[in-house]
Amino acid sequence: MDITRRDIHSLDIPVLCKSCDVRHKGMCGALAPEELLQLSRQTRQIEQPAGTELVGESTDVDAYDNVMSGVVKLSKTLEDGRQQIIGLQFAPDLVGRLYASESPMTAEAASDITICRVPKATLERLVERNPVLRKRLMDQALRELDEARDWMVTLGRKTAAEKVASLLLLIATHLDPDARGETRVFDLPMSRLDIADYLGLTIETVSRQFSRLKSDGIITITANRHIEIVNLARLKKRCG
Amino acid sequence: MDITRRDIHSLDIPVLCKSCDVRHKGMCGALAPEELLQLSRQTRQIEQPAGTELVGESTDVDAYDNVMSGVVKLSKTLEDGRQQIIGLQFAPDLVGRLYASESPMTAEAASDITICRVPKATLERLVERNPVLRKRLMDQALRELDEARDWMVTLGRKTAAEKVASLLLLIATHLDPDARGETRVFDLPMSRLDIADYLGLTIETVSRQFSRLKSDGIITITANRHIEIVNLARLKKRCG
DNA sequence: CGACTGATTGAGATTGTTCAAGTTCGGTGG
DNA sequence: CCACCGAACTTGAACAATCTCAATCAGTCG
Repeated sequence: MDITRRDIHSLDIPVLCKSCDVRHKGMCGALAPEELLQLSRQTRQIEQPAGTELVGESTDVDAYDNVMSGVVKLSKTLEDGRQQIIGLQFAPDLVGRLYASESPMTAEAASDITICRVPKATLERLVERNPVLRKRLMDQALRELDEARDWMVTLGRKTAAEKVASLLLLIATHLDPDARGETRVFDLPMSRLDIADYLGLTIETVSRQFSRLKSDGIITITANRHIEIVNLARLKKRCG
Repeated sequence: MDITRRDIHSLDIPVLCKSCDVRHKGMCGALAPEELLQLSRQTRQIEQPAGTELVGESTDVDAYDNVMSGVVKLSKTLEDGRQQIIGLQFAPDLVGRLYASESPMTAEAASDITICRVPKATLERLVERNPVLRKRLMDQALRELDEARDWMVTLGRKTAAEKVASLLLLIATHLDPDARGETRVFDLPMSRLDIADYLGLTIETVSRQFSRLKSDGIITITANRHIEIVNLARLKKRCG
């Protein structure tokens, strides 16, 4: 939650000047010009390196973060340290459990990210007044619920091989907010440990499954993180 | 989705006359008297036996069901038949994915249930107009999301023993909508197969874990379904 | 060039599954 | 009231998937 030198630099970027797709599909697209202007005064666009914790589990929340680029991971930890990643958030999602004063989970930058931080009270006031924004947040909550439930099937019923294939497909379909379909070449936005924690597996099992996908000619891996999906159809078949 | 003779009988029960806790905490508690009266004309209270399918996966939805008593299970199935239960709904939850024309999952009575069926359009019109109801449904969605994410930790990171203990605790805390804390004696509202499908295990493993909890003196089981939690503290410790 | 971190690979231990009997429960009919 | 039946549940033994532990490899940073 510390502000680094990079953040101060990023404050120079005017919040209103960009009109990329991320803004339109996200929260900001739901706001009237005067609301946007007002919001821009209370808002800071911040760049954070991978690994930065945005909120801790059972910690007080006083702001929401709109993801502008990069991937945020949401996780929970058992007393003995076992960890489970319970969701990934891509641009233009809003990070933070609405209305909760205490965060039920940890939110952490999985990759380098750019976020737009909004004070909790500001956003909640805005939600009261703006029905379009309210509907958009309701839709995000329902979409996240759908995704969580889909992932429960993956966690509970799929084999290690199917889990890894499912994750690659998930990332391919979510990574680029402007892309229509799947991206076939991308950098994994997370470490092997993160992947294992997302899939309910160990690093070793994940690694073995990657090796198998590689030797079966379905993907290529270079520099650990760089993935090319060579045969998308076969990858989909392996998702169970 | 068929209406049985029992349902016709149940129509005699006036929808408005009961003022139990379920109504206050649920949807109906958010409605003004005239809204309630209007709703009662479009609404039917129905009893359904365990096993009745309320909506099928990828099926058109034209109504929402308010759970009045009993337990509804939500599930998804992989092509090859592997099934995962992705949520349980207790009174006074509303069953049905808001705004979706097609249900992303199957909803089925896990036990005998009483539901109150509301036409899709009627409810959605009501939500537009009534901010209290809207907030209540938003809260239900967020609560379900929290629960789904909690359960992801159970599915991904807990051992079979911890999973079974977690389920018993979940049921003990949710079964009686009027009770404050945990119920210590109850009938399981679902079969061993349902339990296995909820926990991502097989029936045999579930059965073995029940036997262990029994022989360790933490619970007693009579007639397969009737559970008494003898040592709640130890049960909680086994949840991981 | 080492030292370090993250990823891969291998071998053996463990957990949970599969398959195959039994057993109990609840209902039915004599 | 009891015998019988099918469905649901339990138990056991062998097997398979995944984990654990340990060694090795690759890339990065000082």
